[in-house]
Amino acid sequence: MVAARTRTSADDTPHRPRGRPRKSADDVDGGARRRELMEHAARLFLVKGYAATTTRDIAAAMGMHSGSPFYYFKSKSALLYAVMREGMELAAARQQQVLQALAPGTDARECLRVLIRQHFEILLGPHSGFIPVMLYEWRSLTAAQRRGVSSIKDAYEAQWMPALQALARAGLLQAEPAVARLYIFGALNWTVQWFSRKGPYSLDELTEQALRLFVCAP
Amino acid sequence: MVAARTRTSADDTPHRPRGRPRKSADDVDGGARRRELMEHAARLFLVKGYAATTTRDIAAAMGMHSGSPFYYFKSKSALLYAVMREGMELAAARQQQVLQALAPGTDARECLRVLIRQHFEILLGPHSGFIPVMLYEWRSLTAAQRRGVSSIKDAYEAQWMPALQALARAGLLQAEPAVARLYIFGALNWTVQWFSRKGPYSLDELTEQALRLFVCAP
DNA sequence: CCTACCGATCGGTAGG
DNA sequence: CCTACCGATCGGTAGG
Repeated sequence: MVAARTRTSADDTPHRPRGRPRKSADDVDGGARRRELMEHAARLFLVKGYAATTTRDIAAAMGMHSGSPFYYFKSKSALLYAVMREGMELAAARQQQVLQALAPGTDARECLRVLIRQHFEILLGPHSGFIPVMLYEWRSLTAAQRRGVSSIKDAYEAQWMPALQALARAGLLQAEPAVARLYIFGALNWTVQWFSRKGPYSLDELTEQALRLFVCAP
Repeated sequence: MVAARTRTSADDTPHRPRGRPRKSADDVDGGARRRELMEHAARLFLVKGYAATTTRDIAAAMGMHSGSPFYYFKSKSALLYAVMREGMELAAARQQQVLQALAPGTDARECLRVLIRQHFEILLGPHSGFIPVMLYEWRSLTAAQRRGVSSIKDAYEAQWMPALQALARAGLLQAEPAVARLYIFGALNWTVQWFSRKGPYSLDELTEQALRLFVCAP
């Protein structure tokens, strides 16, 4: 049994707001409840894996009953997709912002530093969670869902290439930029497996170490 | 229905060998059937994930009936553990071999090359499969199982440190060896996500590119 | 969102 | 290894 939730209205009107009925649950409450559901789901997907997480686990984490998540998402699969899709959209938007905030003519090494630091924020920062799920649950998506996330993901990754190519031309990056990009993303993405906020390194320090590993001293 | 398996003996003796009964199924057939089961399971675990793979999927891949895998492994979880454990034992043994085969006084860069090349063989080579499962299904193990695999895994990873420390002393590795090791394993392990034997790079070429990315030109 | 429920599936087992 | 089976669980839904 689940503890009864406090009624927000003291009278005996029904729970649903009056007026014309909503077409979907997307924007009830500005979508805040929906997002809360995604955050709990993402945390569980990361710890236990998507397939091993039940919709009942998610409902319980929300203090809901077992059928209620389906009021917000039409299926468990749609919930996973929403987590990845919105996670990737946010990551791409943030990356766009930091790149545009760079002074014109910023050198490639500094540009890569900013990209790495921002990537760590997305992966390991206080409001992270969606992208790590994407990295480790890719196989749980249907083919159509993968296409939907790939388009954003490809654009995100492509934005790293100019900096890598410039470093290669300057002789500061010894590997081919295309392969270097794959290795670098691997190294950074893997931090999800071992990074701890209680560990010896801050995200700034990790950024510095990564830069030293991949790019020759100028 | 499942196609009947060809009888290996032409007479009408029972399938089970005569003589004293076995305590376990481990060494019937020299364990060949058991290993076959592990290989099919590993392939399915990698494609679909452990939790999404049913013991019926595995049985079907073997041409067995649904209850039969439990003749060889007492549970689905024990099967996963066997895959990871034996995979890690094999990897550690192979790594030990190639290190011992090195001529005394081999320089650190060459030593790292050999370690990377061997790691690729384990991850991506023709007889691979067990270690990739370990990398992506760690969370599906119980705490006790994790300890059992960790002991071998830690020894495997520790063998990379002397080469990294020597490179750092020589000024060819700019990052701290402990962090460099984590990044390098991340970069290499991530290849499981994108490497294809039909792609443009051979394992030798990938080894060379990795070395150039991590280690400064001598 | 809750209530009450269903059909399907899953890991595992007893006995041979 | 197969046969025949069970208890538990799971994603999802109709109706309010």
